[in-house]
Amino acid sequence: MSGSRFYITAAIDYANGAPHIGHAIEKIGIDAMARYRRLCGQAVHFVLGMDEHGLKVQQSAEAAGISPQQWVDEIATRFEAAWRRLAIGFDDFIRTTQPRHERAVAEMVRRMAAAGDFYRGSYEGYYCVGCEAFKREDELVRNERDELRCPVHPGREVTWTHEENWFFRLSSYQDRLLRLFDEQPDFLQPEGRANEIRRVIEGGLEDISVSRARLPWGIPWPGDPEHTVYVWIDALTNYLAAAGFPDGDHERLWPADYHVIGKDITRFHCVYWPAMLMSAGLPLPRHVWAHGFINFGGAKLSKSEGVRFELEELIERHGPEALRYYLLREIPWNGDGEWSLERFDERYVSELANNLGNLANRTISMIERYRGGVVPGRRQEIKDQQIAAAVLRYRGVMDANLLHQGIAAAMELASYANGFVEARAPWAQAKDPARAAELDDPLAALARVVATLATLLQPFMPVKMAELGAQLSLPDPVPLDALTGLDLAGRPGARGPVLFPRPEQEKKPTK
RNA sequence: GGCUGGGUAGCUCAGCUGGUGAGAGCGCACGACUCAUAAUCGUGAGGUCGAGGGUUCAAGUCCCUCCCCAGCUACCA
Repeated sequence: MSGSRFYITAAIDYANGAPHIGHAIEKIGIDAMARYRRLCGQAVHFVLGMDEHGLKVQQSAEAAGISPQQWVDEIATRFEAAWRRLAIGFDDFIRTTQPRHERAVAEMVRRMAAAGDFYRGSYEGYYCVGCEAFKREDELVRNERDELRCPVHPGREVTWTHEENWFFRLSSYQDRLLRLFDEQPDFLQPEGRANEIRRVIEGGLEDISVSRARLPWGIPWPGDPEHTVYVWIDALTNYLAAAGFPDGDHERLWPADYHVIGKDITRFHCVYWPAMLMSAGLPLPRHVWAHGFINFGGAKLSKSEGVRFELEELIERHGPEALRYYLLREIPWNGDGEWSLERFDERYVSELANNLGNLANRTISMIERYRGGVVPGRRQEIKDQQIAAAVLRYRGVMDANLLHQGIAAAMELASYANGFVEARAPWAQAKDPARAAELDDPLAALARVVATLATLLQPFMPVKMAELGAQLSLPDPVPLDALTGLDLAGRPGARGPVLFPRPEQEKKPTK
């Protein structure tokens, strides 16, 4: 494992609005996965980006009175700024309007064509003349006269229209896809999702249309400039493009170790995408991880609610890292979870301020007070078993990408340490000259716990944990393997600003 | 309609192939302590485990029916 490459991707976000909490939790989770792998010594390459073609982008740009390119440039800037604000440590930011991506898409189309997997077919559907585009029925509304209309152009007629375009022989990949799920049961995780997709495949696959004739904001179809590449081949190919495809050195990164996506798009990543790659003769990603969603008041967080929770407001509430912590603590990474401001506040105070922050503070304070700000050496391996057990548990669940359980394992160690302080009562030992010498052991043990916590929680709160480590003169970050024999004796220990200050009492949830 | 996952203490949730008197964290109450961010530690608080029926010596834990909630139901990314 150690030293090996680890290519992990986020789903690229559609450039049609501002980044919100739903976008954020995905990037935060992937960042935690990436940082954990780095702590394990792997050479991580983490890519995220934007999906910038398509009708909606074109329309949004028109509505704003700017060109599509200007529009996506602005959106991309906002997303990237949000990710930096949240300390997302991505290595690359790919955009589907970049030349490197267009090149990759063109090559994908050429390869799939060479495989004989495209044919001219007829796509039909509702067509809005105003939009000059096909619409799904659920995108349309009915007017007073019960006529179907596009919400953007209620005055224009919507007609059932045929269009000749390119089709991909997805149906011919059914057997190969089933074999994929047979031979690689962990291709799609968590497990339950794989069963869902398997049933979809077993139910039979239809060919999909992969080009559009009248949608100008897209990548031209190689050899048929009347068409643009439709979303599937365009968007999904970003993972290859970011690896450098079609240049030879893309094999340095590809295949990806993990595509992390929302559970709603597993079909595209676990049916369309593998089939496309098979067609193009390329290796498949090793794993796809489908995370869940945020619920609010028992229901999926809708877009309007997502916007209601203005990302910047949430960040300012307790700081960016507290938001990272709360989201990954509360929402299981392998499922859905309930979100609320009240819980955010509760967890911030009880877990970050009281349990973790106070433990760090009291520990280093005692080192300052009783040992002149120098971590003492230990005479025996006090508490090493508990630390080792916590690290082991942590690694076990983190290897399985159960981020919420990783946090839980760390916080249990913090709780344990707080109990340990009470049990040893260092202040009593300090007052008793006969016992003062014994003080080294608990103080050294506590320092090791704090150092361990700074590492275990680093994937979740990289900046705060670096600050914490610095209070014990530790490098940032301490790799997991270095934790075992870590000797802190002689290191200066000095308190810094309170890591997670308690909010003022009057700060009530703005529900 | 079909499919999937749920309905367990005020809140968020654990409870694998059925079996010690039903759990954790938070919140709450009381007590202890003082190194610390009025933090921490201990104790307690008694929830018909959605409803009804069934299988079994024994069922949140299996079967049936019903009620309720959420999500999905393929060219929207």
